[in-house]
Amino acid sequence: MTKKEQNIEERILKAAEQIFHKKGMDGARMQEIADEAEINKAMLHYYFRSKQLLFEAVFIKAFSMLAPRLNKILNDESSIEDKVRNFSFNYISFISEHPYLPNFIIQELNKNPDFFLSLKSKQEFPKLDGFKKQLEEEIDKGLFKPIKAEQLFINIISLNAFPFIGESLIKGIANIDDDNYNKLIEERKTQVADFIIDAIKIK
Amino acid sequence: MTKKEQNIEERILKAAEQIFHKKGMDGARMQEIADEAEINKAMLHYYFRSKQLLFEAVFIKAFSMLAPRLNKILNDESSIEDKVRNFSFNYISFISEHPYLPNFIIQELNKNPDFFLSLKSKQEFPKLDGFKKQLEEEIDKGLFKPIKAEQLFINIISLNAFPFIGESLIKGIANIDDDNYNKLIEERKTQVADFIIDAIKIK
DNA sequence: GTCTATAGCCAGATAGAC
DNA sequence: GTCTATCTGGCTATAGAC
Repeated sequence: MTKKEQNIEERILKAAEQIFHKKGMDGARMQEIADEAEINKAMLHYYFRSKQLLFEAVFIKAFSMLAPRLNKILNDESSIEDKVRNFSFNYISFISEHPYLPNFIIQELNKNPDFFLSLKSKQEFPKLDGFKKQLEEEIDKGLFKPIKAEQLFINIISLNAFPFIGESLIKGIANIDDDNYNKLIEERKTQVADFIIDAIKIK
Repeated sequence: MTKKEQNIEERILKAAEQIFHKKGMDGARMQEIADEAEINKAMLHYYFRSKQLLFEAVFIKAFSMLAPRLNKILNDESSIEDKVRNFSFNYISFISEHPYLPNFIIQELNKNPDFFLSLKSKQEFPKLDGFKKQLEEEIDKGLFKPIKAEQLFINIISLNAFPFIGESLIKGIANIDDDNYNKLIEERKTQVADFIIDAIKIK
């Protein structure tokens, strides 16, 4: 399906995603989004009224692509070990297809924490409570070394998300080209979970 | 020493750091920097010619606050285990005092990877070569499970830097207030290294 | 609904008085 | 060196023709 055949609203949203994800609210230009969608600037305002509203549409869509994913795994019936393995594999696989997403969300959240709070009520929002309780139980059973759920959660997110956010930095310091970076990411789909499990499991 | 007593150039640089670190190149306003430095806008241009040049001064200073730190630890005479412990402790301690630094550097690097390359020649630039060789030796001695130096490096940086970059996100999901977040960060000064060592060490 | 032309604003940069 | 006033360009947004 070519651009011309999609309906305009969809084309705009797709173009806006591409530009906003890469450049953020401040860096994005309405003209650039219009060019990408192959329409003229006036149409953007006709369909979405303002840059702010277009941005919010993009942001909420981005957030709702990640939050339920995280929530589902945090609260399913599997063991902690499986949760770690499933989440890492799924997250890295998914983000490989949308590498700008984590950075986009984090940047805009940092700039506007209030907006974040308003999401908590509306969206399906990830909760740590179940995960925390389950981890404490499995630690009591002697499966894992003692670690706070918050710290483990931070570690999981860090190891999975940072490689996409700090790509330029890592590539520069470790002297890695695009191809090899992609290979490292591919390996991480399983190695991140191995690393975490090795760190906390009692053998 | 009050602002009035410092020389102007220093006052500008300090103010520019504060604004650029928080808001980045795109989000920062020259007027805001002038206000922060308690001078007028024309003076910024008198001392630094343009926003771009002022920004570059701030960026290079920021980068040179982190790079030598990393380089020093990567290439000193200590064991891998000590390197991990020293780096994590030093890095988290230092960044706690400058929490906007990692995000600032990463954002601007991602936006302008070419500029990054030009830094490689000029600045004292961190190299992974020595670390890689040393790690392979210690793995051969049976001290650690096999892991690529690049992957271990990514893990170390991720666990140390991400908590500062994704602060809003983590606070939101894990339901943590400022005070408790700072406590978690304090704990991480030693716990991050424990976590890494437990993950790779052969007992 | 779509497009062109332009209003209106804001931010970086400079001229010129002191 | 310092300051006020102003220029200039770029960007969001809209008016109005079709």
